[in-house]
Amino acid sequence: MESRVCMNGLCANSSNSVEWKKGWPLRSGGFATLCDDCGTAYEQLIFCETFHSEETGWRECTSCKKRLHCGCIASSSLLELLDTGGVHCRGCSKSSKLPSTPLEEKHKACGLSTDNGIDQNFDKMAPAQSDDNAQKDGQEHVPPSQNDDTTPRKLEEDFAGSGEIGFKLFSSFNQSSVVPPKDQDTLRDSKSDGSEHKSLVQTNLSISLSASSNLNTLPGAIAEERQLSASISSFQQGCRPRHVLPRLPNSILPAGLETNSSTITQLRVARPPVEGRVKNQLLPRYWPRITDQELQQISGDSNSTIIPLFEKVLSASDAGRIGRLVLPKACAEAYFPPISQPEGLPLRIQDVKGKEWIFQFRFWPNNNSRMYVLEGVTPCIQSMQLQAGDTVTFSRMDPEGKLLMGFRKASSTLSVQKDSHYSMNSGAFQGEQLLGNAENLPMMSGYSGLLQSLKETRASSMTLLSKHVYPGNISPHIIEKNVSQSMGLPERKRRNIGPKSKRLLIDGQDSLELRLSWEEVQEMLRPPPRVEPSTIMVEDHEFEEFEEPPVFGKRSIFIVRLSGEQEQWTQCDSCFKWRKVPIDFLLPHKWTCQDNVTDQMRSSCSAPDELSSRELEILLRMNKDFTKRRVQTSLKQESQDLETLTNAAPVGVETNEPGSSSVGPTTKHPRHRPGCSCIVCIQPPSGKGKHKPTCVCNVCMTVKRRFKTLMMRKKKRQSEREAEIAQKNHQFASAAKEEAEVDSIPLRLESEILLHGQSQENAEILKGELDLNCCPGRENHAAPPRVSMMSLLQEASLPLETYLRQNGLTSLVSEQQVASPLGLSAGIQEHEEGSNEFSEKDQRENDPS
DNA sequence: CCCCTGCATGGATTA
DNA sequence: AATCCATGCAGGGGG
Repeated sequence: MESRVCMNGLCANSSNSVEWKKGWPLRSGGFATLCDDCGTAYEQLIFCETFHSEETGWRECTSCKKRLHCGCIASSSLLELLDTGGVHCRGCSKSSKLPSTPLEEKHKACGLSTDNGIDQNFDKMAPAQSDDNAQKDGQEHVPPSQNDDTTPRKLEEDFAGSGEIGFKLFSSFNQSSVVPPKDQDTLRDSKSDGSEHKSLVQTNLSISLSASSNLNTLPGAIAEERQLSASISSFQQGCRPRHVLPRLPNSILPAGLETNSSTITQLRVARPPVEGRVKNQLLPRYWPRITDQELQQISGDSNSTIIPLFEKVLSASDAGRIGRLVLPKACAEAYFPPISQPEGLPLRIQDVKGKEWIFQFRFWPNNNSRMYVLEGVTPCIQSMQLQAGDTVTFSRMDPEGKLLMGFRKASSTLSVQKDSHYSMNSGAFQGEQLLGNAENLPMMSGYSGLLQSLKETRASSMTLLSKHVYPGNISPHIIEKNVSQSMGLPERKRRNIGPKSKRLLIDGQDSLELRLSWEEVQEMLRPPPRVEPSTIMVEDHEFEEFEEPPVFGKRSIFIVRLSGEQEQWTQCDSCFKWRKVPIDFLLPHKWTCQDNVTDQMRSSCSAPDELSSRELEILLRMNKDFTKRRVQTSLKQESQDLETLTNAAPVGVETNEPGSSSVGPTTKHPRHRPGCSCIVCIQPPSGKGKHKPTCVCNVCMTVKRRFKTLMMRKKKRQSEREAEIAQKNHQFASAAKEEAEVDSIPLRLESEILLHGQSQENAEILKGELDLNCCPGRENHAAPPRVSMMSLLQEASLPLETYLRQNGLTSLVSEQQVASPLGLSAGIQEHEEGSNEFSEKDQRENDPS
């Protein structure tokens, strides 16, 4: 029994001398052990040699001939750790023995150090040895049990590809571009040397491919380990190619991007996990998408190796107050220390600002499986100002083994072409600054934040031993492209925004913009070119069916002049002048003046603008304003729907009237829809049906109180909204007056400026939306007016004058027109006024009091 | 009553 | 069909 100082750094009494109950000398010189003081299991460097044959990266059990692969997480398992230490091969029922190897012998001894070597070390602290060694020793040895934990931790095999991946990594990178000659020499030397060198190279392979071997290895490790680390680091440098991510075939690149690296800046690339063993198991959605440039920047001049591990888009519950971040199982098992008890263990992770956090890494039993979570993340999430929809990224810095946590704001993912601006006090922003905005994509990347924090750390005291180099060229597998540049939606984006995102309860403006961006994207979809649709009939409606996915069209602005003439305006991608195009013209995603075949006068970029700058300014401002209103309206509508339903349930109000959202969430589960038959939704709501109206039980009282509170809130909001509307009226009147003084074009929006919509149908639908949404009095209706969608559409498609006249608002039209010959602002205002009036009128009709 | 913890559920996704 | 995982919720503890 050896006495050493606890070095896990997680122990409050880390300076105490603790007994290494199950000290397991590792090949690296480190030990896996359990701190007697804090009970924390931890390991130091663990490297695998045993199961890496030089050629294939795996070995066969000499007894059962089954492949034993280190560190793989596969479905089948043949190896299990014994509580007593050692390893048991299910295939041959042999057990390994405890190595009693002195440190000098460690290079020859073989702990069952695996890629996932901490598996044993963290959990079991069990000395282990391969079957191979057991075989050599000619004995089976099952050490006496010292561990109460009787749950065998499984190691899996059947992942022969892992090792192969390692070699593929080696062979597929562009050596000349990333490996200095010296390193290549080193590599050659190491390869050409004797077996010891080979084994070390092999070891190094396992290091670089290792996902978790170095986790939380803290500075202050014992001297032996440091020495070994250093020596290994030198090998890491020699084997730098092994760190290099595979360069994917150019065919994956979108057309036009293959070679033009000078014009494209860095694209955010989903990187398959460096660690081969998880590559085939980690879902692409978790692949880290750190850019080469970010990595290089993070690495900087140091010798530090940054290994992107995985990333995850935060769900509502991840970003919520509970403070639990659900970890993808595969990622947790691959990259975080193995845990055998649900309580897990504390994990140190450094955030983008350089601050170290300690999260509880644990799991819950779930459906015969496990659900891994990081607990206590709320402060960290808050400090990074993350919300649902944002992405957290996990990396590891080797050889320190330090876990790094970065982030990427959702807005940087989707609103890539927007004029986004970001919080100046954001660490990510600062990081972005440091990156020199090389991506040309507005980006809020925690990797960028990492850059800064790492630089700071570096400046302090960190010793960085090796440098991570990625190929200079882009190696996209899944490319997150600028939406407007893409002719097809990247698979990953589809996946994230699609069904998965239904669960995202996204709050906040950024996330809302994200959602609306998606809606906008939907509106920009065009039929695939050169593909003839087949027509199918579904319930007497004709649908065009395309065999190819839709493509993106260019954004345009629709306007309607006072004369009733509709116009479509779009911007040249080359000269950025605005051109008028036929109303029914389907714009390709890239459009220039040369494509303006319908207007020969302006089919060249040299042709002057048709609109004056002032007119353009007004047009765009109104356009922007309308977008903003639409966002807000949509948000209000959603919250109103939800609230209406929430309120209606306890008091038994039927909310499913025509005109109200037919797909609104239920009162039970906001994410469930009416008609949902889940066990929760089919239960009667508390207080409804079960209790009498006079019941004063806790449930009923709570419901009543909540109802009362909500009604009070509604009243308050209503009055605030009225005040706001009055203020807006004033502002718009002023603006209209001002614009009337300047030269103007006789444009008028019939009801609104239409964004993205390509057809009159869209216009009508949007009108319908506005009618539905801009109804401030609506929520006060005990029974909202019965309005069908068809009638709304009909209403919306009426000329504004007719519409207003029907609602007794003729004077408004004339006033606004007089005030604003331009008619743009008036158009929007008119509609909103109309909506308000409409609502108020309805309110009067429906609520005489 | 609020908050935390641990588990259960079921939609989404993958095999 | 199996698995993952986002989220709901019951139960317990503390203020």
